[in-house]
Amino acid sequence: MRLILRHKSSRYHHGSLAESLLEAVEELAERFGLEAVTLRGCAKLIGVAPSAAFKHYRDKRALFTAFATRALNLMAQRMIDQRAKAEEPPFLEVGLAYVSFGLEHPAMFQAMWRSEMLNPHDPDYRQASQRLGALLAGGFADSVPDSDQRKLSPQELLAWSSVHGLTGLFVEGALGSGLDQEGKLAHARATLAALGPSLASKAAG
Amino acid sequence: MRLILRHKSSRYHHGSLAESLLEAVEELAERFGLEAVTLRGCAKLIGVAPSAAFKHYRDKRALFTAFATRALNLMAQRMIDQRAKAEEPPFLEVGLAYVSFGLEHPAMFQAMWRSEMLNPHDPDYRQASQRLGALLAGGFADSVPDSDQRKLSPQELLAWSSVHGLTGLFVEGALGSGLDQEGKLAHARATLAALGPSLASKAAG
DNA sequence: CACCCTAAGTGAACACCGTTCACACACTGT
DNA sequence: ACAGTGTGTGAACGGTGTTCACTTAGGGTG
Repeated sequence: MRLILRHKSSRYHHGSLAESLLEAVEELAERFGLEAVTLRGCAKLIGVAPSAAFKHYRDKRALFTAFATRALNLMAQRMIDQRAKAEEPPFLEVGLAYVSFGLEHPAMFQAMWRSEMLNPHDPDYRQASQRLGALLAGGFADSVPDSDQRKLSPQELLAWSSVHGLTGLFVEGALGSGLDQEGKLAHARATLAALGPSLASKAAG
Repeated sequence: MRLILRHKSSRYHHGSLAESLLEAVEELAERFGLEAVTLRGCAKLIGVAPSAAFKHYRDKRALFTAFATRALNLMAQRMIDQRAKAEEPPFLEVGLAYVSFGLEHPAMFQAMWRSEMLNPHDPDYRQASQRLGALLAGGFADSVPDSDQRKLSPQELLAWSSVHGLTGLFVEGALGSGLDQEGKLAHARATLAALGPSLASKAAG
């Protein structure tokens, strides 16, 4: 990844610090783990004073919330793209996209849900996280209105829970610590396929 | 919770610092969130110098690993107890115990899986976390040998994933932020009940 | 073009954090 | 009585998030 270092040559003003900080968070999180990401570290990576960050984000939490929101949207986009291919049933396709994104970007996946480091009331964040649930709910992303989460049926909730839990167990290292990524994906496919019988009878909740 | 403060009156030696530190972690985590738990804070709560902690735990990570292990075992015990009541199908009973433990002790639940703050190679921790998966696998806790996790069938994996994911979504605040605990449990019951069809055909994986 | 206003940077300072180290104390066994 | 060992202390280190007074660059207005 290329980090935006400075606007032009070595000027006083950076030009796009807010964006650069997000990239720095991603870079450091993927390389050293989410817990190791530091405001000062991000600033140093970009080549800027630590205090500069506070001109763009109220505090570390705000920066992390923005990062999590970006991660959620990235994942959602990936799920939409994958559904378009539609080589398998929509739910399986979308669910596997969810899992494989988590496997490829574990730090991002952790950041999305690390509520203690986030501002869960942030409207952008809320909307992004709920959209993810909606995407999994039926594979009808475009036709889903901005529905309250309470309207998810038991089957839809089950689908989200399964995919989310499976990804979490992988990312947290509780599962498949001896498997490579392909092995984990194969496991995921088998596991989610087993959900079929439960999703078949899909009366509204 | 009563914290063990000192051995007798105000002696130099504490007597059971290792245990007291675990209790302090629990106290602070449940009150202010896991992220706010600090070695110095624990020490101060007990009334001891910060450096004293290092005589019992190699570092903060070791303390957190011990705390997570204790949480895992507490949860496992609760699942076993709940299964003994057996008013519902074993899986539902055990799964609901998993969820409700997470709802009652969110900080503990987060600590169990916060791999970056844990030592995942710790044998006690590994054993405890795998036992949890085995407990959910079929509701036959006593007859489950110390099986490798790779031997979990797709249905068993699905069961663990669903319960784990549902609990995570609640604890992380992505789900049911407007519901009280009973409401969440009702949702959980409905969701896990929907798993029935998938678990019925339980050929070995 | 000269001016000022403001957004966006700096650097020093603060309190707190995990961790280390030399040291002090008190119990234990001989 | 006394050494030895396990368990506590207190000061110190570098790193962290955050604040604050300050400087600077650049755009809009006269």
